[in-house]
Amino acid sequence: MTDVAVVRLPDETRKLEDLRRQGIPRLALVAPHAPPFTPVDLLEDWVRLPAAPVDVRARVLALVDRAEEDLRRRPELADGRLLRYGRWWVALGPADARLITPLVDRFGTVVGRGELAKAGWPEGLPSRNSLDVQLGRLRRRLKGSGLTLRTVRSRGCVLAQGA
Amino acid sequence: MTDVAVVRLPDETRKLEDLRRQGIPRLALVAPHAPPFTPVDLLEDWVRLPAAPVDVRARVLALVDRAEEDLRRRPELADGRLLRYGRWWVALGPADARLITPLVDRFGTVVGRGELAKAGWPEGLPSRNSLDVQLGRLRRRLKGSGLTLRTVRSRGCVLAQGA
DNA sequence: GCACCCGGTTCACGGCCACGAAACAGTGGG
DNA sequence: CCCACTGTTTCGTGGCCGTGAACCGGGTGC
Repeated sequence: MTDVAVVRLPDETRKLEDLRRQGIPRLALVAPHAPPFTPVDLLEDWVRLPAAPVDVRARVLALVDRAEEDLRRRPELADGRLLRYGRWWVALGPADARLITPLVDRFGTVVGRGELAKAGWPEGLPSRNSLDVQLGRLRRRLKGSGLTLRTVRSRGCVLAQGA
Repeated sequence: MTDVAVVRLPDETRKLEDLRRQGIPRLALVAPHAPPFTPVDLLEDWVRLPAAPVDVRARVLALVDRAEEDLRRRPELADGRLLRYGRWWVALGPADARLITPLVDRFGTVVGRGELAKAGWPEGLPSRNSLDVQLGRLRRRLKGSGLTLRTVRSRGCVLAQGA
């Protein structure tokens, strides 16, 4: 699970800088008379003390959401067979794995059918629409992952974030 | 200059919804015993009342920064077919893609009908109103993108940011 | 004031073709 | 032996785009 660090300002300024460097999401609890805070990125928020625990909690949860969203920036293919995306993953068969490699490499951009065919069947396509069929199976496997394999008509496919 | 709207919750819930729909940056001032708030997007923040004016001001300024960052965003045509705008995107058909090219190149300024026709159909317009029809379809595709295709009567069209 | 036109918008229809889904069969590994 | 994986075929469908026609508001001439 994603963690959010909580620091007190201005006492723990040094600790805050460390957290920023490490890209860890952080919530600053700002002392009553200290100057207001200016977040430097989207993984940072602040609240003025004294603050109700429920408010602190709400901000922490919001940060967790943003951080998890951030994790879903790119999918990753591990061991050539395990497709990960955030917390979600599937094991792929050999064909699916070969097929998805260029799609992961060029996440969010169009990969032509020719290139897909080459990646999936280096020896040449066995049949006219085996590529389409395999793409369909791949699509089915991505169900519920938060990834979509969309087709760009007469161009190819894009692997992208989305339902 | 960018404006940030300030709403009081839970009293002005309706107003908040309007602002969300319009994409206007907004700060919620949450009443002392109301439940904490959950921002729905990055143009939204909140503070618990009572809050020092200086704290409210700091949050407003932070929102202004984010909004201006947002305004600097331009649409982009990737792979000749993928229209991106921020994290939103669509795949366009060949005609739409050709048609939108000059509009993206000259984002925010008027592009004449002649030029649009040339871009969309280099060989000449197939029919009297095919340009208009295609523009209509393009408009439909931009729904929900944060982009608008406005017509400037007897001048041409502008692709601009806006609902 | 009225008719008319012009520029623009929207609709419905139809053809084309790239893709997509289902169903079935063969194959190889555990 | 069973199951996951993959090849093959067939058929359906949905996107894309051209076309004609209706519609609409604003401007212009009479």
